[in-house]
Amino acid sequence: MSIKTYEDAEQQLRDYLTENGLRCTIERLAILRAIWEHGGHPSADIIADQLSAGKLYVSRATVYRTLDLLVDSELLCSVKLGEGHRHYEVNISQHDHIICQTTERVIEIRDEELERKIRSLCESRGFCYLSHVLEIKADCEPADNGGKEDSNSD
Amino acid sequence: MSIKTYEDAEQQLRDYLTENGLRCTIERLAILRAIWEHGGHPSADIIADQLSAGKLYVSRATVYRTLDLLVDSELLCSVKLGEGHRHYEVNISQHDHIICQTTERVIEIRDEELERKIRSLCESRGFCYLSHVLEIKADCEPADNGGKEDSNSD
DNA sequence: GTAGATGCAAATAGTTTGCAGCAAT
DNA sequence: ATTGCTGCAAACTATTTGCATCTAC
Repeated sequence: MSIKTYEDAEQQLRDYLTENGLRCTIERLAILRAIWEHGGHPSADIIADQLSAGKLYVSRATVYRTLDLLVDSELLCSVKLGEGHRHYEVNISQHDHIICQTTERVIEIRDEELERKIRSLCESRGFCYLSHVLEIKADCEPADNGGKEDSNSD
Repeated sequence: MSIKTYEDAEQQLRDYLTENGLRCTIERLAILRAIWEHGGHPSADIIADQLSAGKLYVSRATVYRTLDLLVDSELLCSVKLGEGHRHYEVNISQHDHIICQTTERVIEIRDEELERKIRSLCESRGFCYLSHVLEIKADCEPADNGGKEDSNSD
């Protein structure tokens, strides 16, 4: 379940496909690879463009169908960054996002204590925790931080 | 800035309109009221239907334009619940959501400690905190909780 | 060979926009 | 009277779907 490399991801996809009687097509592998190589939080549109720009044309319909499949197989999760359209990211482990409202830069954060707090809030209200999405809207501190650091352009 | 009653909200809207040379129309008031009375997290569509079902027909175009205006005036904020379309809620104060994946019921939570934790995570990374959106996906515990409680149907 | 996958194009859903007429100030 | 606001219809963007063709197994 812990995916570290692209090969792990591809194997997990192959397993999922086999278990479900689905086929391993070049389009599916190419889409998985494109997202993996993007590294950020691409949208369906960006993935389609990236593929077409490269070697393999894949229709938008297939991109969308494959993204759903990759989410179902838990290789990806969909994140809601801006309004209007979905973004996807590799489902390595739960993490959250800080989104700079000025530069639109997205940085990822991970914090055990926060995670525990969220789970406990959920469970104290009688729910069984599944997952969460946390987006923090912020600004690069104008005073002492010009806008670089752990950059992760989308 | 602290809105408690519909009257407060209406006054804030009137002030905002005046300050910006905009007009106070029955459509704008009706939309504000509809959202206030809904109490949950309605979508543009639900608001339009609610208004038409009632006394006043308001076109979707106007509903969307007014929702933007109400967000600009900080009377509402938009929340992303499901995929595909926006929802809006009265901007009383920061709070988060637990969304049951089985029943789609949404409950609101508010927790000071969580709030502090999120701010501090943000600031420790050199960002100036603005706001956040936290959605917890969960399930009503099947064992001891059939699916009622602090219900808040959308 | 067969069931599942793809591309295409059309359909849908949500939202935005141009414009002519309407109404708040 | 003026300028902003509304409804309508068309445009747009993101996503989904039906169907004929293609391909992995």
